[in-house]
Amino acid sequence: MPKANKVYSHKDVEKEAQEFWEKNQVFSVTEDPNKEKFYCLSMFPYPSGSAHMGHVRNYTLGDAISRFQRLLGKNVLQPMGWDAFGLPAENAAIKNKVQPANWTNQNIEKMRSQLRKMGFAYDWKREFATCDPKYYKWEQWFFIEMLNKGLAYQDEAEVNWDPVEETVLANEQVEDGKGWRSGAKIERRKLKQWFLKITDYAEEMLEETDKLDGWPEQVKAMQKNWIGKSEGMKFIFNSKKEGIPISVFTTRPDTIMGVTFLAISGDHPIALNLEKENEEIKSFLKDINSIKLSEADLAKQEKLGIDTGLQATHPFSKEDIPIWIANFVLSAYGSGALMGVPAHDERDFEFAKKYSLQIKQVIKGSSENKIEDAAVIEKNLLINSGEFDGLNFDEAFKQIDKKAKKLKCGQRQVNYRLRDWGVSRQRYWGAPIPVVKNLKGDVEGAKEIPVLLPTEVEFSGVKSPLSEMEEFTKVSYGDKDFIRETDTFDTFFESSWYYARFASFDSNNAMLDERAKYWLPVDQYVGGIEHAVLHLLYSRFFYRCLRDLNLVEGSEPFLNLLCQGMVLKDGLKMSKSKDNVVDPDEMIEEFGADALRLFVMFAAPPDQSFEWSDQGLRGASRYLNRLWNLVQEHIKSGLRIDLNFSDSSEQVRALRNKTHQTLSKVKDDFLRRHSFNTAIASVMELTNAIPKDFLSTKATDAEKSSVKEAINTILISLSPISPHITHALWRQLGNEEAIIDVNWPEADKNLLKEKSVEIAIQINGKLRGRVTVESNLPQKELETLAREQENIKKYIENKKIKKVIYIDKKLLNLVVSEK
RNA sequence: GCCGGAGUGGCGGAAUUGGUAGACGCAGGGGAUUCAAAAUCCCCCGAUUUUUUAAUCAUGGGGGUUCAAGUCCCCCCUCCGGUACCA
Repeated sequence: MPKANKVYSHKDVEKEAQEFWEKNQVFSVTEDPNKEKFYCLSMFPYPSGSAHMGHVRNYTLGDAISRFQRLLGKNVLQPMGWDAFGLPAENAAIKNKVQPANWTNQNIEKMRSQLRKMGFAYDWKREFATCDPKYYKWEQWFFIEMLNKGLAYQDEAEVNWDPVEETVLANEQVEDGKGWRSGAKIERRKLKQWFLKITDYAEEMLEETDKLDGWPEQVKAMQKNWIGKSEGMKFIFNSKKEGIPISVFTTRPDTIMGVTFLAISGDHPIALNLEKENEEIKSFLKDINSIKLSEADLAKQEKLGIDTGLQATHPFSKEDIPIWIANFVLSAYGSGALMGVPAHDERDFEFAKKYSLQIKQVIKGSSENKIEDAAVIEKNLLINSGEFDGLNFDEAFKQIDKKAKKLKCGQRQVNYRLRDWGVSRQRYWGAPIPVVKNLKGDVEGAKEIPVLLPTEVEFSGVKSPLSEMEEFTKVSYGDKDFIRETDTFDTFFESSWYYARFASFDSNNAMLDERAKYWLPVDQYVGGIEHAVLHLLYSRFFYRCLRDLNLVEGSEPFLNLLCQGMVLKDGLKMSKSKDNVVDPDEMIEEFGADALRLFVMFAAPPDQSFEWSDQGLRGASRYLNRLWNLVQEHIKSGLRIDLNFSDSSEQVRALRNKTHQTLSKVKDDFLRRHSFNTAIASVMELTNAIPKDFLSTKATDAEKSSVKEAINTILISLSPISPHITHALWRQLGNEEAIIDVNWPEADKNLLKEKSVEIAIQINGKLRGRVTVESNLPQKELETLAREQENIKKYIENKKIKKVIYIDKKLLNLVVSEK
């Protein structure tokens, strides 16, 4: 007979459970063709110092899903690693005079111990950090493969240049156009950088986005919008003086006859030519070209332009069209030039108003408004367009395309917003780009990998330490001398394939091996919504490249995606600067990992942001204590080993109803809805539903059995969320098998139905009464019962019942009117 | 600006397919236990009117569809995420 433990000590319970899992290597998995696999992955953390509540939430979600899948009998892989390259290590290095490598490794030690205390079911043997040469060697190999296939190329790209520190700054290191440390005015510079041809996969990824059934709709929408496919036409306008053709893309070819100006970007060849001879333009370009702006800043800034004085010829009308330089024209999108149609585009309208440019209406408006007051955006029939008058959008598109082709001044074109991925970073703490160039400047892939990143460096934040190190930059193959590339990879490079490496974590001979084909794709990916576009899109791109190298099967890396919301305190994101950080360690110390896990899962649905509350955590802890005491009382009442319901009462039947309803709801909430908060609420309801006298030694066998059935359900349901206490209590109940190894008990369908139900009675849709009836009572009899109710009578007296609406087992609505 | 979310009691949230708004928990009030407190247990708990019964109002704001709207449609406000070198 197991002994009852009077007091719940979370420290003892959690230590013992963790030792049990460790000793039995419960979470260490290998490929097993006889079992259904389930690969559950939470986004690995950047080792910034210590784990925060965002991590606790993310990893508890992943762990709960993993453990639930295990209950369903699957071969579950849940790994963990470290996204170890990145900017904060460099910042810390400058501030604290430590090596980025050492700082990173110390953080990893700290965070690993924190995650271990949380009791997450990780297969720790697979752990790796991306700053380990054994890892980045393979992405260097992968890059060279891409280079050989023509998927990597060099081009000029802009950076933020800090002239004082002589370094490139990240966008977040630029504050109001100034360097965050030096305070120097940041300059825009162009550097030759490496790009990956993600645009080659744009169409494929776009098409397959819709097939991602396990992804949230909003993330799919964001991905599609980011790729931004638009169908339209390219037109070529010839500039009169320069003779340089200006190519523009438009999604509204039907407005071609309404073009009253052309706008080119500040770095368009025509603009750069004019800069040399025109002081006014030179000074304008200096203003708009001096700093690199984010898309958001660009969109918010005042629209400015300058007339170049040049004209272009309209390809159809042969009229002269003025050419302007404008600060809102993106050089990176389309061709760096656009056709201005003020009558039918809001931005062009605003620009034309400001600079008093002509507004020419060519699309029929639907309102009375004058074209001088507002642009007509909607599609409609063409006017003032000569031979195209009276055509609708589709017809006009066809005819205009036909004519443009004939005149060789344009054609149909598909354009994507998505740009190729620039992977070069002028930073020290990243994976070296494995490229060398000879003395003539020709570029080729490094012959030996890994190209090791030196870990003992002079690091002050001024200049790139790598380019100062001759032992790094100078390399010779045979008798030929080369210079090494000193840029490193964007850290998204590492995170775009780490999920695959977990399968082949110890492979020394290849990037990935056959094991990757067993484990991939990831069945459930869990992480922050902030990664909805970039990280996930880059990962989808890399997965396709891996597929094309025959390293993985299928096209999508993540079958199901769960994006969790943020953890807030006092309505704000937790951060050191706001001094509202809650340290998980302190919470574990005081309340235990189980209570913390229970609270973060209970406080809000996973995809919403949730508000931290010390009181709420206390409440979770109080519930676990109550559960502990409940089990102790049940044990004292005398355990029934075999369930025996032969002399069941109404009360027993009611508890069993609740138990089986809970089983059914918890499974649905875990699997389909990912609604852990309501799963926990229903388990609490079941706990509350156990009658006090069923815990007495005098209770009948059936009563004790029903309590046992309820407690088993509570413990199994809760075991993915609070695994330690449920492990301990399961043991105390005398079970041989550990709770981690049990199979999920399916609900008994016959016990889901209740004998009686409460029906709402409405008059004209307003609630006027309730009746409790046998659940199989026919509608007619229910109606009779309802009409007899005092409160209902007064609403139907002298009235005509027009309509009766009955929703099975829920509601009866009588629609009445005056006679 | 653009793309994507969110807004429900004092608070976190529930209401799954248009069908009883407020499950579950926190805070609060009352009681039991205690010399006392903590802990624990029991009861109450959206607002207004009402002795009870009941009625009216109420899901960011304004309109609409419907027998019935937190849920669907249109317009607006506020906050949050992303916006290509933070991860």
